[in-house]
Amino acid sequence: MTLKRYLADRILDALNKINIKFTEVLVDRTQSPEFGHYASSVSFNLSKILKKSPYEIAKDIVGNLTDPSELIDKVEIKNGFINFFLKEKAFHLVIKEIIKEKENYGRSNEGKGEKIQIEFVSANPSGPLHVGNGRGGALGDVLANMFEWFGYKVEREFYVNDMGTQMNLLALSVEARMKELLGMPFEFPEDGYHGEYIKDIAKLAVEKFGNDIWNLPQEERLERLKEFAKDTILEWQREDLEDFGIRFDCWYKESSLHKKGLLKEAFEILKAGGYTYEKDGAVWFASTRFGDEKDRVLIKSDGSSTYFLADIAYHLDKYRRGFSRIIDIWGADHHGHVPRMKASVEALGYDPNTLELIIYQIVHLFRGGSAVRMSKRAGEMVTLRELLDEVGKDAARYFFVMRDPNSQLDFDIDLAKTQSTNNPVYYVQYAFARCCSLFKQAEVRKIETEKMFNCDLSYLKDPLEIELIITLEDFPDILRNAFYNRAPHRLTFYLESLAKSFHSFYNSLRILQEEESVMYARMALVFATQQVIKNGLDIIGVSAPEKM
RNA sequence: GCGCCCAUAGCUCAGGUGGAUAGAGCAACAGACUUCUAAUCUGUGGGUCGCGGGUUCGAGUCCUGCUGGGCGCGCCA
Repeated sequence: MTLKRYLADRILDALNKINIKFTEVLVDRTQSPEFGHYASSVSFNLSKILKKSPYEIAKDIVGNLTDPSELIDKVEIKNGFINFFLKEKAFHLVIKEIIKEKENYGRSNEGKGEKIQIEFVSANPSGPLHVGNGRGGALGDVLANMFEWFGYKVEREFYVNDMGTQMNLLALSVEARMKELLGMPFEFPEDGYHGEYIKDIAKLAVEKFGNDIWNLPQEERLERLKEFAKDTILEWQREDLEDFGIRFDCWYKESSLHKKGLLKEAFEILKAGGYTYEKDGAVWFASTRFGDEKDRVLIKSDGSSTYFLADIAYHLDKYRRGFSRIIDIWGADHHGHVPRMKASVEALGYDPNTLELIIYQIVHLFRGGSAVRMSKRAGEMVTLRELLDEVGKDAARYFFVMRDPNSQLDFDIDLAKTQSTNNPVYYVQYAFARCCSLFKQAEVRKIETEKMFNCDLSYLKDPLEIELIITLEDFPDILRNAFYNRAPHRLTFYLESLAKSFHSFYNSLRILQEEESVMYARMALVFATQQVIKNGLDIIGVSAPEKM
């Protein structure tokens, strides 16, 4: 139980005593010490309902407060707010709690083992992953971690669009580059893939297939090249993601939907529901009936199915696999698909509220203060691989999640590479390393470290110590907030403020010192800090180095 | 034209369900290492929260109308 929860419960108790039914009691940290450690503004919320002044209500509440754990030092009413000043003992409980919970501090079982799926990245197998995929990847993986921290059973999935004209274009592009390599006359396909990587694949293909492939009919040759190119690219993507710290439980191929006949099945369900109709030789889904801006084609006039129908079938399959919640993470360029996707899920007979679409805005790379130009047409995308090679996994992940997904992200490559105070990743990691270093030093000095677990914490009374503890106490709340708002960036901001609080404490107070009672108490505080930083970095998927 | 996202310090951005005096980091300036990691810390300056209305005890936050920027608006995927 957090201190905030404890205080909120005290207020609820008091309200109960005076026969007021109200459940939304908030207790927050204060801006300034003059307002105490924590404060609540319930009296304002109740003021209108009870037709009494906030001050009177606050007085009633305070008059009926109980304090079974004896944590409250004094309560003041100021401008209608209820300000709590806690005893030092209350803060010591926080440290005890962290020491007890360790790597579980901040976790919760509220997901009750519910099975959910989160699908992200899902890049086309037509080229290497680019930095935009990196943002989606980091966001999805961190959200997945958070779901796990809240007691959900999470499956990470990557959807592979291994069909359609893009795959044919890929094959044609590779074939053209092979001819080029072999000195054969060639024509590069219009709208083909221009990236250098096509030449790499062509080279591999020449080595693998030899001359025999030119004896095959073109159709068959292209089919083989398509498979080869696709598998090669998928393997690249898998390796890139692995090095980015992401491992998918499932790589789900669009082609398998066709094999299982799921498109037909999904279509039949929509048809049976009366949501389809024919027009201009095509078959349409009446998605406007579910709020979409226009109806969408399911089956083209040439009889082939659209990508959208496959996507509907895919989501049908997701639900059939028994997930109680489905999350898709899409780039901003797909936001227009949200209403139709929701519409289709509803038409299939599922609750659209169980489908969550998370959209993240685009990424701009900056180097030397100016934007890095990227052109998809010329194949000049900066790849995730290049970024990883340059700044490393930790900085890449941290930078990708440090902004609100709704905001565009300026990724400063120079800053991400900097090993200094400027770089937030190093700032946080350095705080952790410092904690570790203290314990190593303690070992050298033959200090009996275990004593800190049962020491008298009442020696922690410096404002810097209290401030650090209050920040530690915030962790479970911040995490919950970041989780429910799908806003992992709040965690990075928290970690930076925690690191700041620790560095401050470290710089002005000596931890390993002659006065043993003080030393053990401070070591316990360092231990707790180290643990919380570790927990936070774990969720973001950034390493916590013991030495830097 | 329609839809979604964004607009807060010179720069990059935080500011759950409306709450007290709007906060960080960078950059600028001034300080702190005989000490457990100076990759650190302390201090100073810096704001019409894009603009106009509205809702109310209270608005950066909610509603509405603008302005500016990004992304979409296919029988492509």
